[in-house]
Amino acid sequence: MDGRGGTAAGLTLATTSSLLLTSPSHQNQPMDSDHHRSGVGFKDASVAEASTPLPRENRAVVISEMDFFSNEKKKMTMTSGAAPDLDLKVPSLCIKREDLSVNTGLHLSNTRSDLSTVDDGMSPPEDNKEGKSELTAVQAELARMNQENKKLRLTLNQLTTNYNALQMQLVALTQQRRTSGNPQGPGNKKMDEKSHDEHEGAVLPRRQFMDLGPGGDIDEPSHSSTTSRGPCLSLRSHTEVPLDHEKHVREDDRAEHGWNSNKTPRLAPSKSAEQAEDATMRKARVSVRARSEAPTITDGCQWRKYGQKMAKGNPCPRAYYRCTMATGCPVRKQVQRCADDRSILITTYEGTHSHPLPPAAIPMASTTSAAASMLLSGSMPSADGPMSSNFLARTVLPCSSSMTSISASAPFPTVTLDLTQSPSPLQFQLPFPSAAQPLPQVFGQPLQNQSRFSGLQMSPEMDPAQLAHPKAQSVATPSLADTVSAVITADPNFTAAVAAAISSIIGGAGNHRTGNDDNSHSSANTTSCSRQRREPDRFQ
DNA sequence: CGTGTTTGACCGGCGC
DNA sequence: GCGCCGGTCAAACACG
Repeated sequence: MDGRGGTAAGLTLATTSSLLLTSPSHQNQPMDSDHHRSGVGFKDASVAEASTPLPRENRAVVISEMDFFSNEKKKMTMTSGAAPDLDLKVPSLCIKREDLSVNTGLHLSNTRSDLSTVDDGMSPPEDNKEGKSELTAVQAELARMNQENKKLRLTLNQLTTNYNALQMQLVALTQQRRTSGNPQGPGNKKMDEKSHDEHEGAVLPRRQFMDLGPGGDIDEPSHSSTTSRGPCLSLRSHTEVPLDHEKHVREDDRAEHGWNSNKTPRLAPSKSAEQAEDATMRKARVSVRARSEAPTITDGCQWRKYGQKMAKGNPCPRAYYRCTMATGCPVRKQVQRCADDRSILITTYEGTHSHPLPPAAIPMASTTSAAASMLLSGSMPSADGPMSSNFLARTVLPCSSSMTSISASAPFPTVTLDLTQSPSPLQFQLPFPSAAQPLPQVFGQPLQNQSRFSGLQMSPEMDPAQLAHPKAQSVATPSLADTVSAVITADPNFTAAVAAAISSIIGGAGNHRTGNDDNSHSSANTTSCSRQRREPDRFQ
Protein backbone atom coordinates (compact mmCIF):
# COMPACT_ATOMS: atom_id res chain seq x y z
CA MET A 1 0.00 0.00 0.00
CA ASP A 2 2.71 2.38 0.84
CA GLY A 3 4.39 1.98 -2.38
CA ARG A 4 1.15 2.45 -4.10
CA GLY A 5 0.47 5.54 -2.24
CA GLY A 6 3.59 7.06 -3.52
CA THR A 7 2.77 6.06 -6.96
CA ALA A 8 -0.61 7.46 -6.69
CA ALA A 9 0.74 10.76 -5.71
CA GLY A 10 2.97 10.71 -8.62
CA LEU A 11 0.09 9.94 -10.80
CA THR A 12 -1.89 12.74 -9.52
CA LEU A 13 0.88 15.05 -10.13
CA ALA A 14 1.27 13.69 -13.52
CA THR A 15 -2.31 14.34 -14.17
CA THR A 16 -1.99 17.90 -13.25
CA SER A 17 1.06 18.38 -15.24
CA SER A 18 -0.37 16.67 -18.17
CA LEU A 19 -3.04 19.18 -18.29
CA LEU A 20 -0.59 21.92 -18.27
CA LEU A 21 1.35 20.45 -21.01
CA THR A 22 -1.17 18.82 -23.17
CA SER A 23 -4.51 20.14 -22.24
CA PRO A 24 -6.68 17.25 -23.17
CA SER A 25 -9.50 18.13 -25.38
CA HIS A 26 -12.10 16.75 -23.09
CA GLN A 27 -11.44 19.53 -20.76
CA ASN A 28 -12.76 22.12 -22.99
CA GLN A 29 -15.96 23.07 -21.47
CA PRO A 30 -15.23 23.32 -17.88
CA MET A 31 -12.16 25.20 -18.51
CA ASP A 32 -13.81 27.57 -20.74
CA SER A 33 -15.90 28.92 -18.03
CA ASP A 34 -12.90 29.00 -15.86
CA HIS A 35 -11.25 30.96 -18.44
CA HIS A 36 -13.75 33.68 -18.18
CA ARG A 37 -13.42 33.84 -14.54
CA SER A 38 -9.75 33.73 -14.27
CA GLY A 39 -9.07 35.79 -17.25
CA VAL A 40 -9.28 38.88 -15.22
CA GLY A 41 -5.93 39.99 -14.13
CA PHE A 42 -4.37 36.86 -15.27
CA LYS A 43 -1.01 37.29 -16.70
CA ASP A 44 0.13 33.90 -17.73
CA ALA A 45 1.12 33.31 -21.25
CA SER A 46 -2.10 31.59 -21.91
CA VAL A 47 -3.96 34.75 -21.33
CA ALA A 48 -2.53 36.34 -24.34
CA GLU A 49 -3.82 33.51 -26.37
CA ALA A 50 -7.15 33.73 -24.78
CA SER A 51 -7.70 37.14 -26.17
CA THR A 52 -6.85 35.96 -29.58
CA PRO A 53 -9.57 34.43 -31.63
CA LEU A 54 -8.71 30.83 -31.89
CA PRO A 55 -10.33 27.69 -33.02
CA ARG A 56 -12.37 26.15 -30.33
CA GLU A 57 -9.90 23.44 -29.63
CA ASN A 58 -7.09 25.81 -29.30
CA ARG A 59 -8.98 27.99 -27.06
CA ALA A 60 -9.80 25.09 -24.94
CA VAL A 61 -6.20 24.35 -24.58
CA VAL A 62 -5.47 27.75 -23.45
CA ILE A 63 -8.19 27.60 -21.00
CA SER A 64 -7.00 24.43 -19.54
CA GLU A 65 -3.65 25.86 -18.99
CA MET A 66 -5.04 28.90 -17.49
CA ASP A 67 -7.10 27.04 -15.10
CA PHE A 68 -4.29 25.03 -13.85
CA PHE A 69 -1.97 27.87 -13.64
CA SER A 70 -4.61 29.53 -11.77
CA ASN A 71 -4.75 26.76 -9.30
CA GLU A 72 -1.11 26.69 -8.93
CA LYS A 73 -1.08 30.29 -8.51
CA LYS A 74 -3.48 30.02 -5.71
CA LYS A 75 -1.41 27.43 -4.15
CA MET A 76 1.66 29.42 -4.51
CA THR A 77 0.10 32.29 -2.89
CA MET A 78 -0.58 30.22 0.08
CA THR A 79 2.45 28.14 0.33
CA SER A 80 5.26 30.30 -0.49
CA GLY A 81 5.11 33.24 -2.54
CA ALA A 82 8.05 33.63 -4.56
CA ALA A 83 8.99 31.01 -6.98
CA PRO A 84 7.29 30.66 -10.28
CA ASP A 85 4.20 28.56 -10.24
CA LEU A 86 5.35 25.65 -12.17
CA ASP A 87 8.60 25.32 -10.47
CA LEU A 88 7.08 25.32 -7.14
CA LYS A 89 4.29 23.08 -7.84
CA VAL A 90 6.05 20.10 -9.14
CA PRO A 91 8.89 20.12 -6.73
CA SER A 92 6.48 20.42 -3.93
CA LEU A 93 5.21 17.05 -4.83
CA CYS A 94 8.68 15.87 -5.39
CA ILE A 95 8.29 13.08 -7.70
CA LYS A 96 10.95 12.57 -10.13
CA ARG A 97 13.64 14.17 -11.90
CA GLU A 98 11.62 14.47 -15.02
CA ASP A 99 9.27 16.69 -13.26
CA LEU A 100 12.02 19.00 -12.50
CA SER A 101 13.03 18.88 -16.04
CA VAL A 102 9.65 19.89 -17.07
CA ASN A 103 9.63 22.75 -14.81
CA THR A 104 12.94 23.80 -15.90
CA GLY A 105 11.84 23.60 -19.40
CA LEU A 106 8.90 25.76 -18.82
CA HIS A 107 10.93 28.10 -16.92
CA LEU A 108 13.35 28.24 -19.67
CA SER A 109 10.76 29.43 -22.02
CA ASN A 110 10.32 32.48 -19.99
CA THR A 111 13.98 32.81 -19.50
CA ARG A 112 14.48 32.64 -23.11
CA SER A 113 12.13 35.39 -23.90
CA ASP A 114 13.77 37.40 -21.26
CA LEU A 115 17.09 36.78 -22.78
CA SER A 116 16.01 37.73 -26.18
CA THR A 117 14.65 40.91 -24.85
CA VAL A 118 17.88 41.64 -23.20
CA ASP A 119 19.80 40.87 -26.28
CA ASP A 120 17.74 43.12 -28.36
CA GLY A 121 18.14 45.93 -26.05
CA MET A 122 21.72 45.85 -25.13
CA SER A 123 24.05 43.60 -26.93
CA PRO A 124 27.17 45.36 -27.94
CA PRO A 125 28.75 44.17 -31.16
CA GLU A 126 31.71 42.75 -29.36
CA ASP A 127 29.56 40.53 -27.28
CA ASN A 128 27.80 39.19 -30.25
CA LYS A 129 29.86 36.09 -30.44
CA GLU A 130 29.60 35.38 -26.83
CA GLY A 131 25.99 36.12 -26.88
CA LYS A 132 25.51 33.94 -29.86
CA SER A 133 27.18 31.00 -28.33
CA GLU A 134 25.26 31.55 -25.22
CA LEU A 135 22.10 31.78 -27.13
CA THR A 136 22.96 28.64 -28.97
CA ALA A 137 23.61 26.88 -25.75
CA VAL A 138 20.37 28.03 -24.35
CA GLN A 139 18.55 27.02 -27.42
CA ALA A 140 20.14 23.64 -27.31
CA GLU A 141 19.12 23.25 -23.79
CA LEU A 142 15.73 24.39 -24.66
CA ALA A 143 15.47 21.84 -27.35
CA ARG A 144 16.56 19.23 -24.93
CA MET A 145 14.02 20.37 -22.48
CA ASN A 146 11.34 20.28 -25.08
CA GLN A 147 12.19 16.75 -25.81
CA GLU A 148 12.06 15.87 -22.22
CA ASN A 149 8.80 17.63 -22.01
CA LYS A 150 7.43 15.52 -24.73
CA LYS A 151 8.62 12.42 -23.07
CA LEU A 152 7.22 13.47 -19.84
CA ARG A 153 4.00 14.33 -21.45
CA LEU A 154 3.68 10.87 -22.74
CA THR A 155 4.51 9.49 -19.40
CA LEU A 156 2.01 11.71 -17.77
CA ASN A 157 -0.70 10.66 -20.08
CA GLN A 158 0.07 7.12 -19.36
CA LEU A 159 0.11 7.72 -15.71
CA THR A 160 -3.14 9.51 -15.90
CA THR A 161 -4.67 6.57 -17.57
CA ASN A 162 -3.25 4.23 -15.04
CA TYR A 163 -4.36 6.43 -12.31
CA ASN A 164 -7.91 6.38 -13.49
CA ALA A 165 -7.79 2.68 -13.87
CA LEU A 166 -6.40 2.23 -10.42
CA GLN A 167 -8.95 4.47 -8.98
CA MET A 168 -11.73 2.55 -10.52
CA GLN A 169 -10.20 -0.66 -9.47
CA LEU A 170 -9.97 0.49 -5.95
CA VAL A 171 -13.53 1.40 -5.69
CA ALA A 172 -14.54 -1.76 -7.38
CA LEU A 173 -12.42 -3.78 -5.05
CA THR A 174 -13.78 -2.04 -2.08
CA GLN A 175 -17.21 -2.71 -3.25
CA GLN A 176 -16.44 -6.26 -3.98
CA ARG A 177 -14.82 -6.83 -0.68
CA ARG A 178 -17.78 -5.42 1.00
CA THR A 179 -20.23 -7.51 -0.82
CA SER A 180 -18.33 -10.68 -0.74
CA GLY A 181 -17.42 -10.25 2.85
CA ASN A 182 -20.96 -9.34 3.20
CA PRO A 183 -21.43 -10.55 6.73
CA GLN A 184 -20.59 -7.19 8.00
CA GLY A 185 -23.50 -5.69 6.32
CA PRO A 186 -25.75 -5.65 9.25
CA GLY A 187 -28.34 -3.76 7.51
CA ASN A 188 -27.95 -5.42 4.27
CA LYS A 189 -31.49 -5.97 3.70
CA LYS A 190 -30.86 -5.53 0.09
CA MET A 191 -28.48 -8.34 0.16
CA ASP A 192 -30.62 -10.65 2.06
CA GLU A 193 -31.83 -12.05 -1.14
CA LYS A 194 -30.79 -15.58 -1.45
CA SER A 195 -29.46 -15.13 -4.87
CA HIS A 196 -27.19 -12.44 -3.82
CA ASP A 197 -24.23 -14.58 -3.08
CA GLU A 198 -24.21 -16.19 -6.39
CA HIS A 199 -24.12 -12.85 -8.00
CA GLU A 200 -21.33 -11.64 -5.94
CA GLY A 201 -19.19 -14.33 -7.12
CA ALA A 202 -20.10 -14.12 -10.66
CA VAL A 203 -21.01 -10.59 -11.15
CA LEU A 204 -18.74 -8.50 -9.13
CA PRO A 205 -15.54 -9.82 -10.44
CA ARG A 206 -16.68 -9.24 -13.88
CA ARG A 207 -17.77 -5.84 -13.09
CA GLN A 208 -14.45 -5.10 -11.74
CA PHE A 209 -12.78 -6.06 -14.89
CA MET A 210 -15.13 -4.10 -16.89
CA ASP A 211 -14.68 -1.10 -14.81
CA LEU A 212 -11.06 -1.20 -15.41
CA GLY A 213 -11.53 -1.43 -19.02
CA PRO A 214 -10.79 1.21 -21.53
CA GLY A 215 -14.17 2.62 -21.12
CA GLY A 216 -12.96 3.94 -17.88
CA ASP A 217 -16.14 3.11 -16.24
CA ILE A 218 -15.74 4.31 -12.83
CA ASP A 219 -16.96 1.51 -10.86
CA GLU A 220 -20.00 2.73 -9.33
CA PRO A 221 -21.96 3.77 -12.16
CA SER A 222 -23.16 0.45 -12.02
CA HIS A 223 -24.44 0.54 -8.64
CA SER A 224 -24.86 4.09 -8.06
CA SER A 225 -26.85 4.64 -10.96
CA THR A 226 -28.80 1.98 -12.32
CA THR A 227 -26.72 2.50 -15.18
CA SER A 228 -24.36 -0.11 -15.02
CA ARG A 229 -24.89 -1.88 -18.03
CA GLY A 230 -22.19 -3.82 -19.52
CA PRO A 231 -19.83 -4.12 -16.70
CA CYS A 232 -22.29 -5.03 -14.16
CA LEU A 233 -24.68 -6.61 -16.35
CA SER A 234 -26.51 -8.29 -13.67
CA LEU A 235 -26.72 -5.27 -11.57
CA ARG A 236 -28.20 -3.24 -14.17
CA SER A 237 -31.77 -4.05 -13.82
CA HIS A 238 -33.79 -2.59 -11.12
CA THR A 239 -37.13 -1.20 -10.50
CA GLU A 240 -36.24 2.39 -10.84
CA VAL A 241 -38.83 3.51 -13.19
CA PRO A 242 -37.99 7.11 -13.64
CA LEU A 243 -34.67 6.22 -15.05
CA ASP A 244 -35.77 3.42 -17.15
CA HIS A 245 -35.22 5.30 -20.26
CA GLU A 246 -31.74 5.92 -19.12
CA LYS A 247 -31.18 2.30 -18.86
CA HIS A 248 -31.96 1.92 -22.42
CA VAL A 249 -29.84 4.79 -23.27
CA ARG A 250 -26.93 3.37 -21.55
CA GLU A 251 -27.41 0.06 -23.07
CA ASP A 252 -27.28 1.62 -26.40
CA ASP A 253 -24.26 3.52 -25.39
CA ARG A 254 -22.52 0.47 -24.24
CA ALA A 255 -23.28 -1.13 -27.48
CA GLU A 256 -21.70 1.77 -29.17
CA HIS A 257 -18.71 1.49 -26.97
CA GLY A 258 -18.46 -2.17 -27.27
CA TRP A 259 -19.62 -2.76 -23.77
CA ASN A 260 -22.56 -4.75 -24.76
CA SER A 261 -20.52 -7.85 -24.58
CA ASN A 262 -21.68 -8.42 -21.09
CA LYS A 263 -25.20 -7.63 -21.73
CA THR A 264 -27.41 -9.64 -19.61
CA PRO A 265 -31.04 -10.11 -19.88
CA ARG A 266 -32.46 -7.17 -18.16
CA LEU A 267 -34.92 -9.31 -16.41
CA ALA A 268 -32.62 -11.92 -15.15
CA PRO A 269 -34.16 -14.13 -12.55
CA SER A 270 -31.90 -12.92 -9.82
CA LYS A 271 -32.51 -9.35 -10.50
CA SER A 272 -34.37 -8.56 -7.37
CA ALA A 273 -31.38 -8.46 -5.13
CA GLU A 274 -29.37 -6.66 -7.65
CA GLN A 275 -32.12 -4.32 -8.33
CA ALA A 276 -32.26 -3.41 -4.76
CA GLU A 277 -28.59 -2.91 -4.58
CA ASP A 278 -28.48 -1.00 -7.74
CA ALA A 279 -31.27 1.22 -6.76
CA THR A 280 -29.66 1.94 -3.49
CA MET A 281 -26.44 2.72 -5.15
CA ARG A 282 -28.07 5.08 -7.45
CA LYS A 283 -29.62 6.82 -4.57
CA ALA A 284 -26.49 7.25 -2.61
CA ARG A 285 -25.77 10.93 -2.59
CA VAL A 286 -23.04 13.25 -1.72
CA SER A 287 -24.14 16.66 -0.68
CA VAL A 288 -21.81 19.59 -0.49
CA ARG A 289 -22.57 22.81 1.22
CA ALA A 290 -20.40 25.70 0.29
CA ARG A 291 -20.58 29.40 0.07
CA SER A 292 -20.61 30.52 -3.46
CA GLU A 293 -22.07 33.28 -5.49
CA ALA A 294 -21.86 31.21 -8.57
CA PRO A 295 -24.86 29.25 -9.70
CA THR A 296 -22.97 26.04 -9.18
CA ILE A 297 -19.62 24.85 -8.05
CA THR A 298 -16.89 23.96 -10.43
CA ASP A 299 -16.23 20.30 -10.33
CA GLY A 300 -14.55 19.69 -13.60
CA CYS A 301 -17.50 18.13 -15.28
CA GLN A 302 -19.87 19.37 -17.90
CA TRP A 303 -23.45 19.68 -16.86
CA ARG A 304 -26.63 20.34 -18.57
CA LYS A 305 -29.60 21.68 -16.79
CA TYR A 306 -32.64 19.61 -17.44
CA GLY A 307 -35.05 20.93 -14.98
CA GLN A 308 -35.83 23.27 -12.19
CA LYS A 309 -38.37 23.05 -9.50
CA MET A 310 -39.53 24.74 -6.45
CA ALA A 311 -38.88 22.46 -3.57
CA LYS A 312 -41.08 22.51 -0.61
CA GLY A 313 -39.74 24.44 2.28
CA ASN A 314 -37.28 26.41 0.28
CA PRO A 315 -38.04 29.61 -1.57
CA CYS A 316 -35.10 28.99 -3.82
CA PRO A 317 -35.66 26.79 -6.80
CA ARG A 318 -33.79 23.57 -7.11
CA ALA A 319 -31.97 23.02 -10.35
CA TYR A 320 -31.35 19.64 -11.83
CA TYR A 321 -28.25 18.96 -13.81
CA ARG A 322 -27.07 15.98 -15.75
CA CYS A 323 -23.52 15.15 -16.65
CA THR A 324 -22.96 15.62 -20.34
CA MET A 325 -19.37 14.61 -20.59
CA ALA A 326 -20.42 11.35 -22.08
CA THR A 327 -23.57 9.97 -23.48
CA GLY A 328 -25.51 8.12 -20.93
CA CYS A 329 -23.50 9.22 -17.97
CA PRO A 330 -25.82 8.63 -15.05
CA VAL A 331 -24.43 11.28 -12.83
CA ARG A 332 -26.79 14.02 -11.79
CA LYS A 333 -26.63 16.83 -9.44
CA GLN A 334 -29.07 19.07 -7.76
CA VAL A 335 -28.21 22.58 -6.93
CA GLN A 336 -30.13 24.65 -4.50
CA ARG A 337 -29.44 27.55 -2.28
CA CYS A 338 -29.89 27.16 1.39
CA ALA A 339 -33.14 28.58 2.56
CA ASP A 340 -31.57 29.97 5.68
CA ASP A 341 -28.53 31.42 4.08
CA ARG A 342 -28.74 32.01 0.39
CA SER A 343 -25.08 32.47 0.08
CA ILE A 344 -24.74 28.80 0.73
CA LEU A 345 -24.97 26.59 -2.24
CA ILE A 346 -26.02 23.03 -1.68
CA THR A 347 -24.92 20.70 -4.40
CA THR A 348 -26.00 17.12 -4.26
CA TYR A 349 -24.34 14.57 -6.48
CA GLU A 350 -25.82 11.29 -7.37
CA GLY A 351 -24.31 8.46 -9.30
CA THR A 352 -20.93 7.80 -10.71
CA HIS A 353 -19.51 8.81 -14.00
CA SER A 354 -19.43 6.15 -16.59
CA HIS A 355 -16.65 7.67 -18.60
CA PRO A 356 -13.07 8.71 -18.25
CA LEU A 357 -12.74 11.89 -16.34
CA PRO A 358 -10.51 14.84 -16.77
CA PRO A 359 -8.14 15.37 -13.90
CA ALA A 360 -10.18 18.25 -12.68
CA ALA A 361 -13.19 16.07 -12.31
CA ILE A 362 -11.56 13.15 -10.65
CA PRO A 363 -11.85 14.38 -7.11
CA MET A 364 -15.54 14.76 -7.40
CA ALA A 365 -15.94 11.50 -9.16
CA SER A 366 -13.92 9.77 -6.53
CA THR A 367 -15.95 11.39 -3.90
CA THR A 368 -19.27 10.41 -5.23
CA SER A 369 -18.11 6.94 -6.03
CA ALA A 370 -16.62 6.46 -2.66
CA ALA A 371 -19.60 7.89 -0.96
CA ALA A 372 -21.92 5.67 -2.84
CA SER A 373 -19.83 2.68 -2.05
CA MET A 374 -19.59 3.65 1.51
CA LEU A 375 -23.22 4.13 1.90
CA LEU A 376 -23.83 0.80 0.43
CA SER A 377 -21.08 -0.76 2.26
CA GLY A 378 -21.21 -2.96 5.14
CA SER A 379 -24.10 -1.26 6.49
CA MET A 380 -26.29 -0.41 3.85
CA PRO A 381 -29.21 1.58 3.76
CA SER A 382 -30.63 4.29 5.49
CA ALA A 383 -32.97 2.14 7.31
CA ASP A 384 -30.13 0.77 9.28
CA GLY A 385 -29.54 4.20 10.39
CA PRO A 386 -26.86 4.16 12.97
CA MET A 387 -24.80 1.49 11.48
CA SER A 388 -24.54 2.84 8.06
CA SER A 389 -24.17 6.29 9.28
CA ASN A 390 -21.46 5.37 11.59
CA PHE A 391 -19.59 3.52 9.05
CA LEU A 392 -19.52 6.20 6.55
CA ALA A 393 -19.24 8.93 9.01
CA ARG A 394 -16.35 7.36 10.69
CA THR A 395 -14.60 6.75 7.55
CA VAL A 396 -14.98 10.20 6.34
CA LEU A 397 -14.68 11.85 9.59
CA PRO A 398 -11.02 11.45 10.04
CA CYS A 399 -10.62 13.93 7.34
CA SER A 400 -13.09 16.39 8.43
CA SER A 401 -15.16 15.47 11.30
CA SER A 402 -16.45 18.88 11.67
CA MET A 403 -17.76 19.18 8.24
CA THR A 404 -19.04 15.79 7.46
CA SER A 405 -22.36 14.43 8.28
CA ILE A 406 -24.53 11.67 7.17
CA SER A 407 -28.15 11.40 6.82
CA ALA A 408 -29.28 7.89 7.19
CA SER A 409 -32.91 8.52 7.39
CA ALA A 410 -33.25 10.67 4.38
CA PRO A 411 -34.97 9.20 1.41
CA PHE A 412 -31.53 8.53 0.08
CA PRO A 413 -28.43 7.80 2.03
CA THR A 414 -26.58 11.04 1.89
CA VAL A 415 -23.19 12.24 2.89
CA THR A 416 -23.09 15.89 3.57
CA LEU A 417 -20.00 17.94 3.71
CA ASP A 418 -20.42 21.31 5.15
CA LEU A 419 -17.73 23.61 3.96
CA THR A 420 -19.48 26.78 4.73
CA GLN A 421 -17.49 27.46 7.81
CA SER A 422 -14.35 28.18 5.94
CA PRO A 423 -12.68 31.37 6.89
CA SER A 424 -13.15 32.63 3.45
CA PRO A 425 -14.88 31.44 0.38
CA LEU A 426 -11.55 31.01 -1.20
CA GLN A 427 -10.34 28.70 1.41
CA PHE A 428 -11.53 25.43 2.58
CA GLN A 429 -10.54 23.22 5.34
CA LEU A 430 -8.33 20.40 4.68
CA PRO A 431 -8.08 17.55 7.02
CA PHE A 432 -4.41 17.30 6.61
CA PRO A 433 -1.79 19.89 7.14
CA SER A 434 -0.24 19.80 3.79
CA ALA A 435 -0.39 18.04 0.57
CA ALA A 436 2.86 16.35 1.22
CA GLN A 437 1.86 15.18 4.59
CA PRO A 438 0.23 11.92 5.28
CA LEU A 439 -3.34 11.82 6.17
CA PRO A 440 -4.52 10.78 9.49
CA GLN A 441 -3.69 7.27 10.27
CA VAL A 442 -7.24 6.40 9.81
CA PHE A 443 -6.77 6.43 6.13
CA GLY A 444 -4.53 3.54 6.45
CA GLN A 445 -7.11 1.49 8.14
CA PRO A 446 -9.07 -1.07 6.38
CA LEU A 447 -12.20 0.29 5.09
CA GLN A 448 -14.26 -2.28 6.78
CA ASN A 449 -13.01 -1.74 10.18
CA GLN A 450 -15.60 0.40 11.67
CA SER A 451 -14.44 0.15 15.15
CA ARG A 452 -11.40 2.14 14.46
CA PHE A 453 -13.13 5.30 13.74
CA SER A 454 -14.91 7.40 16.06
CA GLY A 455 -16.71 10.46 16.47
CA LEU A 456 -18.40 12.13 13.65
CA GLN A 457 -21.22 14.32 13.94
CA MET A 458 -24.16 12.80 12.52
CA SER A 459 -27.72 12.87 13.05
CA PRO A 460 -30.27 10.49 11.95
CA GLU A 461 -32.16 13.17 10.30
CA MET A 462 -29.70 15.71 9.47
CA ASP A 463 -30.93 18.45 7.38
CA PRO A 464 -28.50 20.23 5.19
CA ALA A 465 -29.57 23.45 6.66
CA GLN A 466 -28.48 22.25 10.01
CA LEU A 467 -25.15 21.05 9.00
CA ALA A 468 -23.01 23.87 10.05
CA HIS A 469 -20.26 22.48 12.09
CA PRO A 470 -17.37 24.12 13.75
CA LYS A 471 -14.37 24.21 11.64
CA ALA A 472 -11.61 21.79 12.02
CA GLN A 473 -8.11 22.91 12.29
CA SER A 474 -7.21 23.76 8.90
CA VAL A 475 -4.46 24.86 6.85
CA ALA A 476 -3.61 26.50 3.68
CA THR A 477 -5.72 26.06 0.67
CA PRO A 478 -4.18 23.32 -1.31
CA SER A 479 -4.83 22.97 -4.91
CA LEU A 480 -7.15 20.36 -6.08
CA ALA A 481 -4.30 18.32 -7.33
CA ASP A 482 -2.58 18.58 -4.04
CA THR A 483 -5.58 17.43 -2.24
CA VAL A 484 -5.95 14.46 -4.39
CA SER A 485 -2.36 13.57 -4.36
CA ALA A 486 -2.20 13.91 -0.65
CA VAL A 487 -5.11 11.69 -0.19
CA ILE A 488 -3.84 9.15 -2.52
CA THR A 489 -0.44 9.27 -1.12
CA ALA A 490 -1.66 8.60 2.30
CA ASP A 491 -3.91 5.87 1.26
CA PRO A 492 -5.50 4.83 -1.92
CA ASN A 493 -8.65 4.26 -0.10
CA PHE A 494 -10.85 6.69 -1.81
CA THR A 495 -13.61 6.50 0.59
CA ALA A 496 -11.38 8.09 3.06
CA ALA A 497 -10.62 10.78 0.62
CA VAL A 498 -14.13 11.86 0.15
CA ALA A 499 -14.04 14.86 2.30
CA ALA A 500 -10.70 15.97 1.07
CA ALA A 501 -11.70 15.69 -2.50
CA ILE A 502 -14.84 17.60 -2.05
CA SER A 503 -13.02 20.18 -0.14
CA SER A 504 -10.76 20.80 -3.00
CA ILE A 505 -13.63 21.08 -5.32
CA ILE A 506 -15.38 23.51 -3.18
CA GLY A 507 -12.28 25.48 -2.89
CA GLY A 508 -12.35 25.80 -6.59
CA ALA A 509 -15.85 27.03 -6.45
CA GLY A 510 -14.98 29.68 -4.04
CA ASN A 511 -12.17 30.79 -6.17
CA HIS A 512 -14.37 31.36 -9.03
CA ARG A 513 -16.85 33.45 -7.37
CA THR A 514 -15.81 36.48 -9.20
CA GLY A 515 -16.84 35.20 -12.50
CA ASN A 516 -18.97 32.80 -14.25
CA ASP A 517 -17.40 29.70 -12.98
CA ASP A 518 -20.23 27.48 -13.57
CA ASN A 519 -19.50 24.87 -16.09
CA SER A 520 -23.06 24.33 -16.74
CA HIS A 521 -23.31 27.87 -17.75
CA SER A 522 -20.62 27.91 -20.27
CA SER A 523 -23.23 27.54 -22.85
CA ALA A 524 -21.63 28.33 -26.10
CA ASN A 525 -18.51 26.60 -25.07
CA THR A 526 -19.96 23.27 -24.38
CA THR A 527 -19.69 21.81 -27.74
CA SER A 528 -19.58 18.32 -26.52
CA CYS A 529 -22.88 18.70 -24.90
CA SER A 530 -24.74 19.02 -28.06
CA ARG A 531 -24.45 15.42 -28.83
CA GLN A 532 -25.67 14.30 -25.52
CA ARG A 533 -28.41 16.70 -25.69
CA ARG A 534 -30.10 14.60 -28.25
CA GLU A 535 -29.44 11.41 -26.60
CA PRO A 536 -32.49 11.31 -24.43
CA ASP A 537 -34.61 11.72 -27.47
CA ARG A 538 -33.21 8.58 -28.82
CA PHE A 539 -34.73 6.61 -26.12
CA GLN A 540 -38.02 8.18 -25.85
C1' DC B 1 -28.70 27.13 -37.23
C1' DG B 2 -26.96 24.70 -33.44
C1' DT B 3 -26.98 24.47 -28.61
C1' DG B 4 -28.32 25.35 -23.92
C1' DT B 5 -32.07 27.01 -20.81
C1' DT B 6 -36.73 27.60 -19.32
C1' DT B 7 -40.94 25.94 -17.81
C1' DG B 8 -45.33 23.61 -17.80
C1' DA B 9 -46.73 18.93 -18.04
C1' DC B 10 -46.22 14.36 -16.85
C1' DC B 11 -45.07 10.32 -13.99
C1' DG B 12 -44.27 7.51 -9.98
C1' DG B 13 -43.82 7.14 -5.01
C1' DC B 14 -45.73 7.96 -0.75
C1' DG B 15 -48.79 9.25 2.98
C1' DC B 16 -53.39 9.91 4.40
C1' DG C 1 -58.39 6.61 -4.27
C1' DC C 2 -56.64 11.13 -3.84
C1' DG C 3 -53.44 14.67 -3.39
C1' DC C 4 -48.80 16.12 -2.59
C1' DC C 5 -44.17 16.07 -3.87
C1' DG C 6 -39.83 15.11 -6.14
C1' DG C 7 -37.92 14.18 -10.36
C1' DT C 8 -37.91 14.16 -15.37
C1' DC C 9 -39.37 15.21 -20.01
C1' DA C 10 -39.69 17.96 -23.97
C1' DA C 11 -41.55 21.86 -26.58
C1' DA C 12 -40.68 26.52 -26.73
C1' DC C 13 -37.54 29.93 -26.22
C1' DA C 14 -33.05 32.48 -25.97
C1' DC C 15 -28.52 33.12 -27.34
C1' DG C 16 -24.30 33.44 -30.08
